[in-house]
Amino acid sequence: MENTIKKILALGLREESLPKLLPLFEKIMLPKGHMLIKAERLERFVYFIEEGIARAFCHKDGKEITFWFGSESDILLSYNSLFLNKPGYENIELLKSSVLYKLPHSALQNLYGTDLEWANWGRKLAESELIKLEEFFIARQFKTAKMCYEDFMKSSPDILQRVQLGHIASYLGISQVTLSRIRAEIK
Amino acid sequence: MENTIKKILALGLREESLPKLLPLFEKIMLPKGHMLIKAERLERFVYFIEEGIARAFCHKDGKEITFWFGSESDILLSYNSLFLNKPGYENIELLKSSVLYKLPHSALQNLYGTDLEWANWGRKLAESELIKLEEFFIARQFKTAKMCYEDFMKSSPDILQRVQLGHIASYLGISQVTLSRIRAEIK
DNA sequence: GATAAAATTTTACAATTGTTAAAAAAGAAA
DNA sequence: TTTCTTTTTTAACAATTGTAAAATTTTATC
Repeated sequence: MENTIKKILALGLREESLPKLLPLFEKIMLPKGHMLIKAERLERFVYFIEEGIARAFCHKDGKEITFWFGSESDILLSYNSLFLNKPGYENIELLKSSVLYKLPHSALQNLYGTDLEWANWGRKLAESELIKLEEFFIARQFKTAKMCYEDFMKSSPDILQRVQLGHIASYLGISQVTLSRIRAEIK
Repeated sequence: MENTIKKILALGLREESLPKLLPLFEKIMLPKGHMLIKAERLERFVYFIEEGIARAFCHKDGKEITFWFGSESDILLSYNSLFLNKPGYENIELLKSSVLYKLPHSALQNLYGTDLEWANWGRKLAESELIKLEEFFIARQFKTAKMCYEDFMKSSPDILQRVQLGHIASYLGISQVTLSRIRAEIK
């Protein structure tokens, strides 16, 4: 569970605190296409991606919008379910067959309520995601579709390789036709 | 300090825990146009807006991008400074003369490191901002400029009234000319 | 109230992007 | 391989949006 532990420690936890959580993990392997999390349902688990790739999407005005990609060392969860205990808008599907570590919300929430170090770990998790999202949001303001794609090529070359282009276009907020045009032009 | 306390309690703090923080607040009044936080500097304070309105902006490719508005009951801070202890990209200016409560980062950080309830308060602060930003981000994917403006009218009518249109156009990621066209059309 | 400064709207034109539909290419299954 | 399905690209056209510059309106200052 190398990638999973790397992720946990990167958020500033001391190694000595790991044993409080690790025994609660369940290792699971799931095939490509599996829907891990579905919208409008209260989800009861978070998943650490040990190996594999996933995307989160929701439905808006009949369209499917991809708003997140995760791969090795990322955590996969429904914000609404974990943070607010209510059903969310998130659908999360595996794009490749994957190895995950599964953890009940209740395990995290118990630690948050009783252990100062884990409460601060949870704080740093949310803070780091917040900064990442804000930077992505700002980076995209006033960019042309071409610039957005070039940024994506630089920041996420691995995802570009592993994910189909329709999902990437959706993630970038552009039509697939526009993405194709840009790719033809860049070559 | 009604609005400030309302904000703190809304994140799930028990009233009995307030005295640990309140004495450390300093009340300040500042005029319109005051730059509270400047980019490329390590900021040492967070501010609770008791009364007034502010915007955060950064510079990107020579352009000024407004990416946040805050008013009564919002907290005003540099994510990079508070979360990562490093200079940020955020500039924050007051758009009206304002009444604020000023708090040193060190006060919050001490509480996070010693008090379970406050550590969880900090976690919830980041989590709630994260959900808000993600929803805003998703809401904007594939929307026309007109839809973005209509959403903004609904969700932030007070800010629309109090902030000049150039800043709102920037926040929505559209040019001011486009915003003017939309407003002419809607009437 | 008069004047200057700042913010907003309008105009004209060019560039980017979306939509629909069809063609081509790539991948999966028999 | 051959066939079927899915994904990606291309084409044609329409709609949206940006840019630059000028005109108008609003706000601030004397």
